[in-house]
Amino acid sequence: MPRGPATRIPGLLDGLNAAQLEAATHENGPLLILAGPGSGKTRVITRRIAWLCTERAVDPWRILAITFTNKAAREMRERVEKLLPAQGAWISTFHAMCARILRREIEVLGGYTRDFTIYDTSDRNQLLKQLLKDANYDTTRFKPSMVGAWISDWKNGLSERDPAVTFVATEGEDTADTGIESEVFVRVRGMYEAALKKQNALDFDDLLVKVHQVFDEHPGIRDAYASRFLHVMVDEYQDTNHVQYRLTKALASVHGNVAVCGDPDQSIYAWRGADIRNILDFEHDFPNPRIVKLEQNYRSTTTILKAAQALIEKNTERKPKDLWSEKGEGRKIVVLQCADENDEAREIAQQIQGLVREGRAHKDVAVFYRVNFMQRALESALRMARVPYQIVGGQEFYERREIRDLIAFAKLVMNPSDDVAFRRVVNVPSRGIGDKSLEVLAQFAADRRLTLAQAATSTEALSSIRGRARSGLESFGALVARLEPLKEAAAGIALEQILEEIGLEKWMAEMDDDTGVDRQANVDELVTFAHAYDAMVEDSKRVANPAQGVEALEGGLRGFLQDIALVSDTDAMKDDTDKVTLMTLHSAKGLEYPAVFIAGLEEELLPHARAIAETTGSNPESGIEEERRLFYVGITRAEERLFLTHAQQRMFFGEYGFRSPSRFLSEIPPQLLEGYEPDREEDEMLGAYETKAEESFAVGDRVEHDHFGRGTIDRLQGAGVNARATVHFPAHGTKTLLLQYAKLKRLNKEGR
DNA sequence: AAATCCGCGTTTTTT
DNA sequence: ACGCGGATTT
Repeated sequence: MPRGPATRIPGLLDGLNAAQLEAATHENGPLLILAGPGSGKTRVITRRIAWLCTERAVDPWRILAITFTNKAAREMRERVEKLLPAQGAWISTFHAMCARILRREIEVLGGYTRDFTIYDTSDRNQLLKQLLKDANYDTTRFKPSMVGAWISDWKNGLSERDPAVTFVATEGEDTADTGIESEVFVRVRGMYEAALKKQNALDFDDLLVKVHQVFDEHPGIRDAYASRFLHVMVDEYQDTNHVQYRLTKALASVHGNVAVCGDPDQSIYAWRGADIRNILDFEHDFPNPRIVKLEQNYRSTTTILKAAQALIEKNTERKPKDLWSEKGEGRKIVVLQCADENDEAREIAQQIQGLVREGRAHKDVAVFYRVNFMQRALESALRMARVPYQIVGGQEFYERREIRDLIAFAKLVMNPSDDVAFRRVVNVPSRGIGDKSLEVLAQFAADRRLTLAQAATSTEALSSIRGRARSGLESFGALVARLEPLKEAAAGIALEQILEEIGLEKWMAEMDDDTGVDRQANVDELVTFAHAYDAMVEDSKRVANPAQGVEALEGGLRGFLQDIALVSDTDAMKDDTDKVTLMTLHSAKGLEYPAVFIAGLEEELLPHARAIAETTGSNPESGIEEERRLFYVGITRAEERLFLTHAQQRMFFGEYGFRSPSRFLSEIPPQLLEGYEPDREEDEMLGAYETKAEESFAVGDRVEHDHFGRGTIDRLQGAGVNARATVHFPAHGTKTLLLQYAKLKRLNKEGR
């Protein structure tokens, strides 16, 4: 045995319930853990890893655990490290794992080197836009983001199905020339794939696809990994897509020890290719698995759990499951109706202050929302109320221009063939190189199948460019050449060197526009982060033990670029600071907080309009059902307090629109809501959240309003909960009112 | 080539 | 409301 006798960990399995114990100590063969929210599955996985290592003498480095996000990976690693002194388990996301494998293996595919660049979604769209332009396609008709989404769909389905026709038919505006459109898509896809290869670049989906390809074409390599990993575990299995399923299968192909964990009710990524059949068909894909259901919830009060349960039972496409909890009833759920998004944000800030007064810490509170733009109003209200907060996701930091520029320089150092990076920074800071001369260069490059960087060093190409542009290109070429040795440098040193060479002063001065953004501070932050990264790498080298299979991190500028390409801001979230956390519902998966706010419970927001319109798939309700699961995920993050808010009006695209409460609100049993009084107010409560037949009004009717007095109806719009009337009140002017709330009384001809 | 202005679409959700 | 791309100046 490569490892010494296993050290037993006293109390490792203490406190596990029967089902958890069964899962944690399952030995060989497939294992399916169906885990309800808050049922302690992370606990099971971490204990299981520790149990295998100590009780079954499995070397940690022979364990592979896949999580959905980098943050989840980090947390799991920390929890395992607390249990186990020995290190070396691979705990990462599919993407990070694949990047790591490709760094070592990609050269067998031919044409790629280990210095490959990773293109994120915006790099991808940038490249597509360039290709579409070069091919003279109208980029408003063929939007790069749309083509990109379609290509992504194709890759995630691993070419099993070709979505060409259906995609265009559902997303495109006119279906008349669908055939032509899909032809263009296919053609652009070919150009895109060729460009990626030429540029030694992979997009996010390629990370998975190329590993699959390596495994497929080189069974020896596949077997090497599959033999190495004695146990493979995949968390959030309900959100895996087809490529990920295939990779799981390949990695488990030698030992067959695959443990997956998930909850079909929390599947919220169908839109990016997640295939819920992976978990539903697990028994078929990996025959005779042990199946363990974790149904005891340790997180939420029964009030919260009942609400979640009642809601999710409205979904038709699900397997029934019985969640229960020994926690008490706790407080009722609070529903707050607000005037608009600012009122909503203020209300949330106020409620948080109330919770803090009751003795809760800020970090015990989270606010969730459906779409990122809702973050703005919340942020400003919290700032005004002096409530400390942090925001998860939104990619904010890495989206900043100065950060992207600096990273583009670094990518160019690592991979001079990266044309997207080249275009981005060739004129940063300005060297007099404009579109015209760039086009000349690009044309030259295209004619001879060169990358832009190669063309830029050709005297022949330069001779066709005159004046300032020429000297600019020359000096840029010289700059890139000077930076070349940094390829093998530590990340922090490399970035500092780059900044020095490009002329930080001039660069900053040029970017210094009105906005007063502290770009210098952002750049400093990235450099500081790079130094911290280098330190971490040094640490990992110290504990590395190649003889036992414990590898050090890749490190250097190369490793740094790889890591930041896959890391989002979500991962930078600290939970040791006492701040309220703001995030989208999607980011909330896997987390828990004593108090949770979910904002924007309105039709067309949650469920989102796009999901309502969705008619693809066999089930016309499937879009709605995914939204319902998303809300379910949100609710089940809450331990004790749950607040749901909705606004009557909300700013959209710079205009206020009337909003009706989400249908999901009416799916929560009213007796779980605060303010519910069965005797007197039942009608009113129901009235607020259910679509009822509207009292009929007509244009010209005389009406009376509690506040505005008497008036005349000018206009009627909308129906059901969205019905509204534009009324002219002599005393207050013209108002548009939601009939559902306005309680308008119709007056007869005598004015009574 | 760079600066300024206008019009348009934009908002799901993330690795 | 805002950022981007395209058009129009300087």
